[in-house]
Amino acid sequence: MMFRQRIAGLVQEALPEEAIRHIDIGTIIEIPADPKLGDYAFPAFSLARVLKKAPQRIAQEVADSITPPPWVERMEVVGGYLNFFIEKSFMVREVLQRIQDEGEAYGSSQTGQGRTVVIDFSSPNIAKPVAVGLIRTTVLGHSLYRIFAHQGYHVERVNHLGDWGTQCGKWIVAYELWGDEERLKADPIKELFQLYVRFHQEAETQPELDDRAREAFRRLEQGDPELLALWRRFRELSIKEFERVYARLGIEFDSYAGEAFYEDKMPRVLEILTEKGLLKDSEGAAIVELEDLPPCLIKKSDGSTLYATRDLAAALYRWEHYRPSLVLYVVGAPQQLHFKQVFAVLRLMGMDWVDRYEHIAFGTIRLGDEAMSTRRGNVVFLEDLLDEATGRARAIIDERNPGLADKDEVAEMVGIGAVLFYFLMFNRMKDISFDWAAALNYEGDSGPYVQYTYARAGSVLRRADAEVLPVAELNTGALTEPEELALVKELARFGSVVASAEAGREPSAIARYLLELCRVFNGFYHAHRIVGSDVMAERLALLDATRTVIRNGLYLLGIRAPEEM
RNA sequence: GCGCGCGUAGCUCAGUGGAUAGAGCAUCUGACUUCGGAUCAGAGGGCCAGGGGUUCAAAUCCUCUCGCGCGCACCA
Repeated sequence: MMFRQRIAGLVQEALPEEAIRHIDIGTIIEIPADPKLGDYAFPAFSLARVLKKAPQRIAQEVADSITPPPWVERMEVVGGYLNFFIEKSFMVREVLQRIQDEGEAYGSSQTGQGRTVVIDFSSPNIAKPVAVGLIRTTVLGHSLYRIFAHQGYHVERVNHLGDWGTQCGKWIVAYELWGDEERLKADPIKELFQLYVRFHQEAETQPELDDRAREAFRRLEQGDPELLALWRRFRELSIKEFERVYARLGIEFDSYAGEAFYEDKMPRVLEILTEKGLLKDSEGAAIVELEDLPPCLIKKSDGSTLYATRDLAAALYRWEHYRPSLVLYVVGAPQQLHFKQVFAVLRLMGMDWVDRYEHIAFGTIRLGDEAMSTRRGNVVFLEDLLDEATGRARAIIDERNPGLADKDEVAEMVGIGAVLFYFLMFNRMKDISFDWAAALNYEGDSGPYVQYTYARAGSVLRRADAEVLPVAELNTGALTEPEELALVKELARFGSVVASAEAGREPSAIARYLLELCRVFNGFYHAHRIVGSDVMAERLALLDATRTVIRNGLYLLGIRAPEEM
């Protein structure tokens, strides 16, 4: 980012007014795929029409009118490109200096200064076991939290628990019919899960069970004390379970205000809707009609509320309580219509701030051919996956590094890291076929590959048994090998990667970057000796800077970086 | 039927307007008697689903078609 902007500045000054109006110089500067062509390039093609000149001529004229500053080694016009070669020792010094100075803040910007972003993520339904299907919203939301916080935002992490609604009626009915106090005491989560699955199995042949569930929820919503007590108990058991898994993943929340929290805030929503004349009766239910979208159902014909009603109340509350610049709902793609409807209703209500609300959708995790479904019992428990992952990491450690201290701790870091990385490395809209072999792959494109690179670099540092010197004391001009320069350029790019991850709400950009960075570092590592070389001090500084960037990148994904593994 | 999303190497995926389309896995061939082989170097493998269009330039934008997934009223 640092050089890109300076190059943009040079080009901008060299261009006539009319050209500048037509292009965004800041974004047009690119990095050539082949470093032999240059370090940065200005493509002049898009200006050919505006200036009515051939691109090569424009590039040449820009080149002629630029007096290259000392840090530009030379410029070259190739085709319609003006290619810039940065003076190498300057580039190395700038990048290493900046990483040394900024440390864990390297790669951040302050775009979020003074702004609040609310991120609604994870949001499991209570009385349901934590299945692998929950992991995507959980790790995406957590990574987005880290990214936005890194960019200076104040972030509120909200776990919008699914602790209200007809589903609550379902397990109340299931418990009344088949529940067993002893089993519930012995293993609450297992008992709740079995009740849940049994309800859905039996409801397929006895649809009247669904009616009973709706009736039970209606009574719960009206405050039936017995049902409320049962509800509270199930809720607490569930949260205890969730928190154990979150702790393993290193995730925390600022609020557990779930759907039940909005129970007493819905009448106001209904009032506003009525006041504005938006509420219509349809087959006994209350709806809001929308343009270009199916109507939004606000109240069931039995008078009880729905998902959308509670989301409207939540949206209102979040605006009034947090005054956010941005609200992100990290919820699966199947709910796109729901959010479109809720946002459209808010717009009709005159809530212009709804423009700040975004649904961050993501693809489905499928198991074999089917989408995972807790209802059908077709499910992999998240904890089983985490156990499998750490167990496997432990086995590899026992085999390759039996002398390691804290083996269990490191196995947890690596195993969890592998799982987190796997679920963050794909574009969020892609469906993921869950497959044990792929999720537990620790070679090639994987979290452990990145962690391994980090640990090995750390091991070199220990082996060298020398302090990493401040850049001012180094001869940065001594780093001239192509592998060294490629690594420096890769490190320089980190800030723009973080910025694009923020802009696209796409942590995978960071995961992809880390894989590339490690590949470039490993290429350097294998090509050149570090300890004992005559440029050892410079190479150690380069290695240390790489470690900083890997650590920062992993942090933004919510993954820990082990010193040894 | 309507809406949203996806379609790139055998498989899993990057690349979303620029220079010769890239990785990982799998397959094959190799690697320093000194820094960790969870690594690295190399090989083979592509009508970027298909047609039409816009542009100096298209995997990328528009349009149509095909295939797959998801959603479309009292679940969340």
